[in-house]
Amino acid sequence: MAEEKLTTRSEDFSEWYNQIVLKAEMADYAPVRGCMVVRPYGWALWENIVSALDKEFKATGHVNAAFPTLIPMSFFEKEKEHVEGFAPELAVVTHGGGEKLEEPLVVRPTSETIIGYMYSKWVKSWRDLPILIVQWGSVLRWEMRTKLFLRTSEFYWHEGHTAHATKDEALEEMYRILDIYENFAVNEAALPVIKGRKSDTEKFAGAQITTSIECMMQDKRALQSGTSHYFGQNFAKAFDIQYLDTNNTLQFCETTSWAISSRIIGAIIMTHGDDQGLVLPPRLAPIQAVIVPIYKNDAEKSKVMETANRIFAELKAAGIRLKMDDRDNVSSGFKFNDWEMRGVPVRVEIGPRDVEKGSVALARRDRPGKEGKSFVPQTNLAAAVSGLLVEIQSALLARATAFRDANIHEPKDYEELKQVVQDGWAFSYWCGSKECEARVKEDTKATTRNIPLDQPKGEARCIVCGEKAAQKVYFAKAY
RNA sequence: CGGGGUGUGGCUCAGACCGGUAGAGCGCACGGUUCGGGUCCGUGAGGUCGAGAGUUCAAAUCUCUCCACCCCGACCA
Repeated sequence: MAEEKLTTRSEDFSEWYNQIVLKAEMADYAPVRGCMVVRPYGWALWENIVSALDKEFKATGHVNAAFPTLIPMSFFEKEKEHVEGFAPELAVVTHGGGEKLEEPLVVRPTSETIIGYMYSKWVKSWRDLPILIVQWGSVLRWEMRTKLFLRTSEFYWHEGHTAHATKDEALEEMYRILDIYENFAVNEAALPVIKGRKSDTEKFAGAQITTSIECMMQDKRALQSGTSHYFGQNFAKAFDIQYLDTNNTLQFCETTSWAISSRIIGAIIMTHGDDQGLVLPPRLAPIQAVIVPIYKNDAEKSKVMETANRIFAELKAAGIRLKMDDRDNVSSGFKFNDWEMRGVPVRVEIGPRDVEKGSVALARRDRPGKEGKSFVPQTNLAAAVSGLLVEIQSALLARATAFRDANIHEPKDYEELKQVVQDGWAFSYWCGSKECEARVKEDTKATTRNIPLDQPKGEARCIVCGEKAAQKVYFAKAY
């Protein structure tokens, strides 16, 4: 149950976040270092995320499958960059059944290797391609500093792994998925995101191209909210994924992989939450509306509950995800705060006065307090609530977009860049060199987030070194 | 792995300098009261004081060793 006041965002953003996660009962600390327990309310949100994405993947020809959690250590050693990238964070199983294993097994930090191994068995002919498989599950990475949802040792995700005959098809797949991610983020989670390509230093271990969607949190730090990678033939060569083309010539496949993790829940919290607690986008909220009946004696209770139950049935029939809060051991004021902490988009208050007047009070979560409360007639309430849910969904996106845009700067020189990334993002021309990128990181702790796919025409000078630059990049401090 | 900190009912902590009957608030259970923005009262359950060793008639408290967790830095979805 939610307790007293929340630490405010301005007091301590990080503490505010921790408290929301715990008080809204999204997750809790597990007895294992760096691990979390996703509680039912948090998992219900995750399930809504899963089903929205799953629907899109299936609509684009993907199928789900499951691969083992344990991967032979030797598999990791087959792709040089991959093993170098992941070696420091592997958990390794050395014993089984009381005996030392002949070969240690790695608890998967990601599944490119074992899936690559299987693909090499399955792919023989151009007719076997493409393979478009998605695995939903969890992975384990031995993280040094963890934070609920944002970075835990074990986390939940899907990982898509595809194999194609040609480079063009693989690239097309990578971008198709990035579009799905963008659509999901914007339309379901109300997260304004920027699609772009990662710099060489920021890309995935073993990838030729890594793309991402990046989102600005309310503390103005960036959060990578989804990634899609093109591997070229790197993994195909490491795992011998080959097919015979129509000319009977042996060819290596082109592969991709992509993921959105439970981290996206952290993005939703840090983008939409306020000082009252969580604010959930209606399309993903496990509970879209809560009914709070108000009464002070049994006579009032029976009258109010009769109306409340009738309204509950109407809203339920309209397909609204709904909760009746009929607890009578807590006051209604407590309930208001409690549901605000949990981020329920719409609250329907029904008291004796409403029963008399044939009205209800509707409170919208994106505008807490009196401002967001209105009295509306009971007739056609389902339509009113549905309409309000749509309105809240778009209001959240609009607010987050305005906030982001207000905090993206285009500094005129390097001095100004160093300033703006302390409390915002910089969008600047960059020559593409590792040296300039490293210098920015050294001087400011900000890194390149991504090079947006939509680039302005023309070229200019690199903000750091002044050499010719053909592309603009976002610099920001990131999670 | 470096630097800092903390371990006492479910949670937040007091008690420790100066050794002597384990405490408070919140939460929880029960009864009543209240309910249009975090009600109030009463009763009650609940603790090997992180672990081990030592000093002492006596240790939550003093000494030593160990362990765990948190915060700050280097890696990451």
